[in-house]
Amino acid sequence: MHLDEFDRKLLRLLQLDGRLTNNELSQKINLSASQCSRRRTRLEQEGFIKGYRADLDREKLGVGIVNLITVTLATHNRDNAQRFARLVGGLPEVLEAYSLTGEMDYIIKVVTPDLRSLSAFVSDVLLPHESVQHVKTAIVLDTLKEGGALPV
Amino acid sequence: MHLDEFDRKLLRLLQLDGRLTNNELSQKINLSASQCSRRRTRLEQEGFIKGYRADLDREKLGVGIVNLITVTLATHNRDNAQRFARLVGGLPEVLEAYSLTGEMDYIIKVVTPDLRSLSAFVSDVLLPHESVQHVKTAIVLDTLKEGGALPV
DNA sequence: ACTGAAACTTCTGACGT
DNA sequence: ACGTCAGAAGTTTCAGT
Repeated sequence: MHLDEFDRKLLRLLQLDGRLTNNELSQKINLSASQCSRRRTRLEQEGFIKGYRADLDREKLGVGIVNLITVTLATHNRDNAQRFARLVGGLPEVLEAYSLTGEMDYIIKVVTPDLRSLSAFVSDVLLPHESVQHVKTAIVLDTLKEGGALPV
Repeated sequence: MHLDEFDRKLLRLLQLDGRLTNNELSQKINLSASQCSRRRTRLEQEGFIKGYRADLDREKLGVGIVNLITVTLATHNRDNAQRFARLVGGLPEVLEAYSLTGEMDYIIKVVTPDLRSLSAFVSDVLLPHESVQHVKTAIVLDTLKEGGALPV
């Protein structure tokens, strides 16, 4: 349950490169490979490591347009919030979705191939949905930082 | 340079589990392991795969508070934008930072252990910085979706 | 708890199709 | 471009300290 300095180093290294081998890890933190293996397994089983993801290049994959869309729900009850949650859960262009304090708004991060398809997404998918009242879009001009590592 | 269906399947699978072995991949897409290895290497070298990251649990690591902070810069010239970019680049609690259309605002995603340290971050780090004019904070109440896979 | 070695699995380059 | 195969590398279990 508690993390010592070896565990934290493992987590730091694996955040930067999730495919490091136990051998490579063992050299970087001065611990045997077998211990790295055991600790890594423990960190995975106890849920500190939720998984491993390949980090892909948006532009190369043709979805270079990123948009942050603020969404106001039609009604602010639990049922409607669930409908909205199901909606964004099933939309592959939505990469992140958060509910916020304030006017009980939501903000979602959406990727599309171009501005035309972004516009189509907003007016054909988002706005017509029963749970949504209105949206405010903001296009990302520049990504200063992304995929920052959690401070461990 | 062009991706066929095998490449796309590899990318989809590796987004969901970045530690899949070539053997496991080969079974899932009906291709030999050596071909999976070759294609994976090519996808890495050509930049479709930027890297692999372990996905950690924020709450377990004691940084469960997530905040989206809208930042207005003091002046909207290039130098000031660079100062701000350097600032967020060096702050470990900032996981994402985007510049947006509209009033030339920025939005940053910040994680902290609790509300006290969030408040300290805003008033001791962000607001005093020369590049920043003012900020508007919004606490994340619920994460509906995060780390969504790019549509490939 | 850790190391080191042994048994097993995976990786990857050479070769043939 | 693909599969097969074999040597190299990595993983993980287990005995020993």
